[in-house]
Amino acid sequence: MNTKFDIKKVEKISKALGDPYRIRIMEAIKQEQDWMQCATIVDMFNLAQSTISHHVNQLVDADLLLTEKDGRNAKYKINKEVFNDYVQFLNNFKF
Amino acid sequence: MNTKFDIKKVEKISKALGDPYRIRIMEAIKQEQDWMQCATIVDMFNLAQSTISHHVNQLVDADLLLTEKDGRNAKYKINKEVFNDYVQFLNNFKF
DNA sequence: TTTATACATTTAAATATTTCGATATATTTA
DNA sequence: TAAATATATCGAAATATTTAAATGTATAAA
Repeated sequence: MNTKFDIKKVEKISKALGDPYRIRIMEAIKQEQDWMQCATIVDMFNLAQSTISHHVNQLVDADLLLTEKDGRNAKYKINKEVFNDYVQFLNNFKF
Repeated sequence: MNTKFDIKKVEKISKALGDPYRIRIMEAIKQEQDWMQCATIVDMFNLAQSTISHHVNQLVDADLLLTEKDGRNAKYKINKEVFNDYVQFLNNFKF
């Protein structure tokens, strides 16, 4: 893939994964076969809607989540390609 | 490889990798065949020795680095097992 | 075409992280 | 034993992140 995968990108992705709520959001979306609705995520946690919005935005900004608008609803799914690139970067440390 | 790999562990590792200096420290140590001396890392960056110590400690705390004392010197190397576990966790997002 | 719904954005407070200088500790060397 | 060296820890300032209330915006329903 053509993601420019430099230190900044690694930093951004790592930071995005460096919060327990955001990890749990990712895991919840992972369970879904396809897209997960924003409202479902909001219902899932005892956090203000604005806080969830903020967390989800960080995941989208780091390209860990893909998003689409569906009328007035927003939906999210895992961006598998970016995970692939990130894992590839980390694999270098294993050898 | 019996690391208890829960959300807290993922959070800690991700946070540790969420800083450009720490990523560069990891990459520098990766280059070494074996251990890297603490002093080498300190010389490598334009940061106070105490700041480097702090960063390296976060990497050690997250188990990303293994450390040993060698007289009055400290040395570090990559903990490949933990990378393996972390990558394994992340791989779940790819499928 | 008003009203309700779903999300995003702004603002501000609380909390956490980064950074460095000063100091402490532990080890080696003179 | 004293001085020098290597690293760690402490305390404080600067900066960044987290969180939520309030508000804004776009869409759907009545």
